[in-house]
Amino acid sequence: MKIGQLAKTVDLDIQTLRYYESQGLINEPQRLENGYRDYPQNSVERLRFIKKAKLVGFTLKEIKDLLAIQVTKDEHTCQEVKNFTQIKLDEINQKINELSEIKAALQKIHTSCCGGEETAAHCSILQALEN
Amino acid sequence: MKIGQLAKTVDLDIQTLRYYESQGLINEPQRLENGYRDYPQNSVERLRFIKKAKLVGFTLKEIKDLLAIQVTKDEHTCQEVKNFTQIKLDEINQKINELSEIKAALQKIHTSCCGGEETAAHCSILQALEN
DNA sequence: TTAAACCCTAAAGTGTACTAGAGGGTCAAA
DNA sequence: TTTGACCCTCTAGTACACTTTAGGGTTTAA
Ligand SMILES: [Zn+2]
Ligand SMILES: [Zn+2]
Ligand SMILES: [Zn+2]
Ligand SMILES: [Zn+2]
Repeated sequence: MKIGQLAKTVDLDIQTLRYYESQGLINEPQRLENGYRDYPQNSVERLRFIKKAKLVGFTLKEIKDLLAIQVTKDEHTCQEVKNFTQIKLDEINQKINELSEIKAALQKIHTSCCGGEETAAHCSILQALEN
Repeated sequence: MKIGQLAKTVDLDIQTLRYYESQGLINEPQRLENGYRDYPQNSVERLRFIKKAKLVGFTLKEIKDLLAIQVTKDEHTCQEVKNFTQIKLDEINQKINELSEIKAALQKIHTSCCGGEETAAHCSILQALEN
């Protein structure tokens, strides 16, 4: 399968596929006589794995590690795999908490501003940021 | 006040201060005879404003705009100011929602994994990512 | 006097995940 | 035969907010 076909199948850019190859996320495919990449069928599954993992918040580097486990499942344990998702969950929770704090702080000063059309000389938002 | 003193006072890197200057977030300070930057006292407040605004989720560009309003308060309205924070609040809410969705998806596959020490050949996390 | 601590500029590097551009070769159909 | 669609490599650009490096000059205390 040539790169254009693969790109269409998995709905990714041709450049993205070459980029993933350069980052070691997919193996270098064999080449046709003219130098074109010739992907095996399982490239489709591998790329779908990558897309799913991205969707649930993994970075490309993390996905690379995850793929290393996936292709040698027998040499790894559920524990190892679950560690990945646990760490990711912790990170996501932390980000949500940080954003929630920011939101609360912003909400507070937002609510106290009158929003009127007079000059902002007395604006409570600016005052809050000044202190 | 020289840059090192200011950096210590507001707890920012010297380079960061010069970077903020290059981005127009703080005015170019006067120079001493030897060429060293000599900051006025109000730089401290200005930088604290910037730090607070960053904490509340504004980008440097947005802070620049906000500062433009702040120094010419009389020419702007509360409405304008409140618009800024409203937009920011919307963005933060959207980010939280996105993260919550990712969290839910990840949580789901995470919970279904046994986490045991046997081989990951049957791991439901990997299976979820494969399909 | 000399060493540490401080200051300067300008340019390049960092991380993330691509995206775009230059410049060129290959293939199928009209 | 020529047009258009496809493929190749290599390099650079994108956004953001710094951080680092190189190569200097200045001040202060021992
Ligand atoms: Zn008002
Ligand atoms: Zn107001
Ligand atoms: Zn298991
Ligand atoms: Zn498992």
